[in-house]
Amino acid sequence: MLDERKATILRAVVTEYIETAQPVGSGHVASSTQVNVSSATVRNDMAALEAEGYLAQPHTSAGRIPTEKGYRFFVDQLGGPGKLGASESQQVRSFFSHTHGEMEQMLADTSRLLSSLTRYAAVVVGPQHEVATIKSVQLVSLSPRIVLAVLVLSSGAIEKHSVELSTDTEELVVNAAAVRLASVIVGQTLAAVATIDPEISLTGEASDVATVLRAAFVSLRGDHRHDDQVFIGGTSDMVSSFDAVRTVSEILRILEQQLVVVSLLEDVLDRGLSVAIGRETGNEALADCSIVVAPYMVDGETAGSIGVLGPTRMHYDQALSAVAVVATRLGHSLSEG
Amino acid sequence: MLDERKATILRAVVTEYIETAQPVGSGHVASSTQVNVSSATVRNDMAALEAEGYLAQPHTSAGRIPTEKGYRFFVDQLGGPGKLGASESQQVRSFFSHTHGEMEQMLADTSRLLSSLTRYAAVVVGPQHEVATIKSVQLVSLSPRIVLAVLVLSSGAIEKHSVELSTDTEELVVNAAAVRLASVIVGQTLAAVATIDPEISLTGEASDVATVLRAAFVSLRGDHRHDDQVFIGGTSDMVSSFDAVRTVSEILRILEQQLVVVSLLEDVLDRGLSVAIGRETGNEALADCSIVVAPYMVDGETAGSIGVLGPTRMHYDQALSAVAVVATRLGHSLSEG
DNA sequence: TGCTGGCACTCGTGCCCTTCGACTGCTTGT
DNA sequence: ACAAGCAGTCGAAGGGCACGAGTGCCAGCA
Repeated sequence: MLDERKATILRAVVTEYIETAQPVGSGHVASSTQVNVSSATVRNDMAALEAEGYLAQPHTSAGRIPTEKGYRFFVDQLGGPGKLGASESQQVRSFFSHTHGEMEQMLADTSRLLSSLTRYAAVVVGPQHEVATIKSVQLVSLSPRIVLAVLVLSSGAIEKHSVELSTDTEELVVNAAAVRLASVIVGQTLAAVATIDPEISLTGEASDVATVLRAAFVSLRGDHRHDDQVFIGGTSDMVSSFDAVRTVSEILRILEQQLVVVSLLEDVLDRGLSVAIGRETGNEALADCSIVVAPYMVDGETAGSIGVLGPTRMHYDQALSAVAVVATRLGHSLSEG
Repeated sequence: MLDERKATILRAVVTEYIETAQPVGSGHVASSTQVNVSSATVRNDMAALEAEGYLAQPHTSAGRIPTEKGYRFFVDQLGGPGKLGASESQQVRSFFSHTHGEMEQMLADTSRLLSSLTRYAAVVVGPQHEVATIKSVQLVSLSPRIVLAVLVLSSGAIEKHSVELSTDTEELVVNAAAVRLASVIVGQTLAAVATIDPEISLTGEASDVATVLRAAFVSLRGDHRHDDQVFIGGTSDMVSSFDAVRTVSEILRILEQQLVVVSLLEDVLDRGLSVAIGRETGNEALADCSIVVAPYMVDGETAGSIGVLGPTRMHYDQALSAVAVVATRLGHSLSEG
């Protein structure tokens, strides 16, 4: 659908604009690429590209800048991620060789790695708790009326719920409740636990133990909708790509609402490595932003996703490579552990 | 040291500048305050104030803006926090009446409350783990060679350490180790645990149990220097107070380094409610920022601190009131639980 | 002595104008 | 189908000018 030469010209405009943030004129394109045609010819093609919606001009006498459609074409024809630069891939290797143990810490560090690789904001979403099974449950008395329920999930994540009791309760009673609770919910998923009717597990228990169990079930059923772990890093780097404080403020507002961020990433999760450009993100406030996302696999299953958020004029090739490499390395690293 | 009238004039300049972000001229001051003197007199005093370092002028024919010393005087003579506006104090009341259980969640929400009250960035630092005693410890096998050590502290906080074993280990062995570990460290503080010599607690244990214990001790001794919980909210609000993206980027960089933020807050922790203006923060990148901090008390002891970070031209009275009120309310709320 | 009114002076800001140059679109020639 | 040239557009940059907000200083008045 697009002339070979037009494609080359469009490519040139996009790369140049990404580099300089300045509208690109026909002269530049003619002189600086492998298109051996005069600027006049380039002009004609650029006019056509504009008519087809790939380019736009800010004002009559200025050069052209890519539209979202232009970026989209550029990204599509890029065809998958390239290779990482030497120093970057060195950085990734060294990161994953030094990395150790604690998953939470590791995900946080990964977001820092990714933002340092790309100079954009990096988002790392941890594994969903919903699918993980409960490995262990424990009730700890913090004060006579407050008990902390601590769940350990098979993913290594921890979930805590504080349970408030209406009467002072002895530790012995709490411990009895803990044993009973464990026998009912260990091995289940969190989602399954939410559907359990507490009453059936209360038969044969002393009334004070039953009271504790009832309260615990209520607490466990409570909100664990947005307890995905989200790690965001490198916002300060990304900010430098924009020139209006207004814009920056809006973007930060989005990033602060972690729910929004998570849903952004998860929308594209089943598509593998993918890019959302400008309004494709589905969020008006991100009109000047693009997102590069990839899921990562742990033990053969999609666990979570990572991504970078930058300006629409981002270095897509670098971002794609970085996200792709880090996603696979992260997955491996989490699998073997 | 400062004339009554000079003080009034200085006050007027500061409030006006905070409001408008524009240099303030003698005319404005003379006409808009309760200083019933002519602009000429004001001019003389302003010249004196400049000579003494309270004011500065950007260029010869412009008005004056406050220096750090000027803000400092302004804040000092403010003498403690005022009362909160009606709608704000309503917001605080409703927040703390609806609040419930989970401390971590509550601290995060508090940072949102504080930023929404002040329109600046809010920082909430959770209680130090170092002083809390260990309420319970549990070892959970995630895989044959990976064990998760889960500590519950008296503060209600949870700490997890993953322990990697060099050989596959049965759950029975892990459980035995857990019992032994609990008998040694429950009731201690984390700091105390770090000083325990593992070997003395190994006597009489089977060698495989001893191996697990040794690994667990190493893991527990490991880094829990920066596991203070820090919650930062409202950066997007604060950003709007600045006009250079450059500045914004630097400030965000600081906020991303949570260690720096924590030390900023803790430096002033023993001083009670206090304010650091510009370079007083001790951080060059925060030259255009001020911080208002207060500790909060739980059960009669200083637990953590909260604060807001805004531009040097912040609304100090509102910020002081908000921080003061939220700190005490937060303390109460955490104490009764 | 302390405040005021007045005056000359400084300079940044906004405005208009021009120039400049980087573009474009179109038309014509090969 | 491409190249070359040309006229036209329009923003950015720069100079000149008037304006006005502000200042410092001085002389006069309570």
